[in-house]
Amino acid sequence: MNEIEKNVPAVVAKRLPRYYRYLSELLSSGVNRISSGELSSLMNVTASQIRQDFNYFGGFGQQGYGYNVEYLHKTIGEILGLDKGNSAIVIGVGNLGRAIANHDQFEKRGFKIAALFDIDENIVGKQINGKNVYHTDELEKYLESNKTDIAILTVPVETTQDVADRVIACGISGLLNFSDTEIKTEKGISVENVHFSDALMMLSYRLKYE
Amino acid sequence: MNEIEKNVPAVVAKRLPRYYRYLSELLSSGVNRISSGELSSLMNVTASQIRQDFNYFGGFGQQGYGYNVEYLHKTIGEILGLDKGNSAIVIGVGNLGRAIANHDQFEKRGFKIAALFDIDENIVGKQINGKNVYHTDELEKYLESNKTDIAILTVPVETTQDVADRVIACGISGLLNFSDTEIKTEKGISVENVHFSDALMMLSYRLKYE
DNA sequence: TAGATTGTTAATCGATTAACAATC
DNA sequence: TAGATTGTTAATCGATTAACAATC
Repeated sequence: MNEIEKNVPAVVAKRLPRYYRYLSELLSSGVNRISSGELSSLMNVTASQIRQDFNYFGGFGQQGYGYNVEYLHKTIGEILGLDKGNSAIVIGVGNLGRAIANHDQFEKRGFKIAALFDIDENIVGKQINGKNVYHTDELEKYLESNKTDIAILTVPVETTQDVADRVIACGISGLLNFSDTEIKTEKGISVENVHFSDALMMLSYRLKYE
Repeated sequence: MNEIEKNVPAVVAKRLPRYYRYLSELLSSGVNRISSGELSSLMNVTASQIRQDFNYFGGFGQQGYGYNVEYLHKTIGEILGLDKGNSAIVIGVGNLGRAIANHDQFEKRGFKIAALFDIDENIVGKQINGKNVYHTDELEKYLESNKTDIAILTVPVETTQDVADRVIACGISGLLNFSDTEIKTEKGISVENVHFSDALMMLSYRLKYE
């Protein structure tokens, strides 16, 4: 691990995907140079924070000029590990799993969804967006012979912990969890949660007080 | 607006859904009393933070006893506005919109998904999970006669801003956005974003450095 | 060179943690 | 009453903002 990057505060790291998103948009609108001041009014954060954030990684800019959008975009992508070509599987092919399998945004960010798993015999053996659907019983066998970085879990709440334990036992250390529950793990396993109903609850709260 | 609640820091408010989720689980496992210390080891936060957080709302506990789970759960639910029975519509009935329409977790949290909208003539007029699918052209007409608190947007990136503008023009002030972009709004409009690919990028980052 | 804008230090602000008196 | 645990103040820690010298 890079000496510099390991000291990045979590709060800074969490802002990186948003920077990356804005830089992608700038890039496709043909902007090739931006100052922290311009980016700041675009993103509604302070220019000071932007410069401070970027400096955790050594600074990407040039005095008097600003930042080169293409370089900045590429570099933040690398910091996020998007150039590694992470491979993923989706477990649980309900509507949500299907939506993810069809979500081409993921491939645009360098993730490859290599296979899908479900217990429903009606879809096992079929293909979705060109990806094979295997029976969840085959998980261990599949992972043994296919290097996989990330398991995306879109299974029912009740089976989430069990499925998580199984893929972790096979050596997977990154989980993207869509169930409305939290997964208990040992240290060294990274879990990111996407809790739909948390977002809805926050919205309800903000509607009340804003 | 309550004098106390309006000064709650955003960082505290953002923790409320998680508390609510844990309290729901405790409630259904029949636990009816819990101390900040117990909750702290369960949730992996400090007991001090828990007590501090709860105190922004006046304090719900009793010295020497702890907190009554049912009361705490109910009260945080009220603070979040879950007792208001927020009504919602879903715009965009792709796989993701379908997943949301079938996601009964939402109703459990007091949200009522009242109608769905899409432009695909093949599904307009049908029902999904008992909810009518209308043509998106009918949005304004529907909103005129049906009080709606929240619009859930699961439309393609390109049309997101346009659809948002339309529902805001009809008086909706709460948006739950699933598109991989950000919506520009005037003050007074609450937007919560669920960015799948941000979560995936963070996971990639954490895999790299943890 | 003059102007612009970064990189970086210092000042401020806010959030978290520690500690303990109040009280059930 | 004694023990437990909250509510709350004070101390610490960390994050954000301001400011400006360095430099392209």
